[in-house]
Amino acid sequence: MVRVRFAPSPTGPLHIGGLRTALFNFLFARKNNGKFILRIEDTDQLRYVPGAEEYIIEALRWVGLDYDEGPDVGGHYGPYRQSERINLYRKYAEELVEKGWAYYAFDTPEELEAMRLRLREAKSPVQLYNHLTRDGMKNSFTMSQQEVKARIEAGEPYVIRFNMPADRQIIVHDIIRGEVKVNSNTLDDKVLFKSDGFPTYHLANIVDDHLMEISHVIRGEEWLPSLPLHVLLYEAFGWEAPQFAHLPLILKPNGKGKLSKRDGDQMGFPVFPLDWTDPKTGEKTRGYREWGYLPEAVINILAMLGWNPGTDQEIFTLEELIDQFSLERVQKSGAKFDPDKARWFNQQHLRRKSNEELAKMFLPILQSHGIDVDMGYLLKVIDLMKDRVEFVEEFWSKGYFFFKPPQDYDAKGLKKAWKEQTPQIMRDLKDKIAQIKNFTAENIEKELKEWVEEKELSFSKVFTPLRLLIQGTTSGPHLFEMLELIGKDEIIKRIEAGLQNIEKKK
RNA sequence: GCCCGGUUCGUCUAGUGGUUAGGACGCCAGGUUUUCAACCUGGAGGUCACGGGUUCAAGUCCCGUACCGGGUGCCA
Repeated sequence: MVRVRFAPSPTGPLHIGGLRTALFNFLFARKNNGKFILRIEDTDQLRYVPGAEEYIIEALRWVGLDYDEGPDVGGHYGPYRQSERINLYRKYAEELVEKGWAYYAFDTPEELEAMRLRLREAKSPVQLYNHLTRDGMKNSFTMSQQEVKARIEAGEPYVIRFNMPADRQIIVHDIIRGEVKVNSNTLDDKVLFKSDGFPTYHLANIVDDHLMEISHVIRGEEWLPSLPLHVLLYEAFGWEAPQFAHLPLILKPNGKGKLSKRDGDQMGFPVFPLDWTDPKTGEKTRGYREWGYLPEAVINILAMLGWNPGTDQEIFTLEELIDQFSLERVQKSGAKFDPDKARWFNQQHLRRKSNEELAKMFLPILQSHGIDVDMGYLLKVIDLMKDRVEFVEEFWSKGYFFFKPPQDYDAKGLKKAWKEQTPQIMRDLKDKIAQIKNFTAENIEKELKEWVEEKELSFSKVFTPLRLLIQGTTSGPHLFEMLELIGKDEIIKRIEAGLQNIEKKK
């Protein structure tokens, strides 16, 4: 039985890198008829951010990554918040102490810092709390059992550290990267259990993965360095380890490093799935959803960052991804995020939506501008504009003139298309339009083109200024379809008003 | 510093010993259009990080170097 989990820490809004990790877990689970579990890893009281868990849940729901077990949906392996499992971990830490795989330590943060400083200044190649240095510290190795016991009973703060064996060649297997070899001498005696009574990630993670019968651990590459420790922990407990897969990181578009919040703000693309307001600073960050991205597009963008099907197909639905996904085809190297391609993905998914669906999404935007419109009319507008937008919002910014007269006339367009004789041509054209009886796109086109030819004018000399008067800019949807839709009376009104406005300006 | 990982057009990538190194985004040009977008056609863009091997043959296998990234916390 395949059981995978997404185990975020509620220390802030979910980052798209985290969302991709969730996606790959989800796809792997669904592909293999397994279970996808959400587990909240809130063992760090200091970094806990209120609202972060709700944010994570809402984000997963928005993109459609439904989990089978989790804090808000329950399941047989709960609870799914580590803070609610808190009394469970100490026992396991102590079990390791009994087995000799862990020990108590009483060093203060200052003492630890002093040790690191000392090693660094001595230019020691290995600067770790390990078998070489622990003899100089305050722990079970340097104190009698009685003293250890006495200190604990006296309520002195202590931690439980892993007893990292010396000089062991650890070979771990990663589904994506193959074999990774590490010598235990380069590893340290990690803290497993903190003095505040909480486990560290390493302990809680292994205990919970085991208790929840996780079969595959799919997580970000930042965890690869701690994989040997985790494998050793499974060995220490005598448990069978799950299989591991470490996903490549999502990197900044230009420059170097992991994608961060700043990048999005500076380069004009979101880094978070949803809007987020920092509860402490009040700082707001925009999300994909509010930016106008479709959840389908976000999924598609993330899926193609580090994975590919081995075919030329690039546009996928969630179902198609489930069908074709495999961990073996996940890339080893980090992928730079490409904002341009992200927009393209959104455009592609937008075009695959029906006019009705798009109308439904556009309606609230229209309402926010105080526009109340007939659905039949709306659907026609969408049909005309669909190939010209990348985001739903652009139905308004690029097509608001379908709903109200232009507010302004594009200066560049005027300069280029508005000539000496243009006002007269437009007046004549208005009269011509007024005479058209059968006001359909086809007929308008026929009659106006004939008229232009009779008058020995050029199309561009007539139609570009006309477009300017009707919509305020020189580029846009099919002119005659647009004229039909907006309607004869309104067209004539706009020509008259436009002539006045433009001449007034001059 | 030490440890781990990575390195194919600007970007995402195909490629598992023998191909003119393929596709997509972006960019440019032409076609179509009153215009823009969409669409169609074409183009530029890669000494497969570099240096050594192995081999009849290497982007593909091995070693080294460089660069990039990650880790190195009583954070996850």
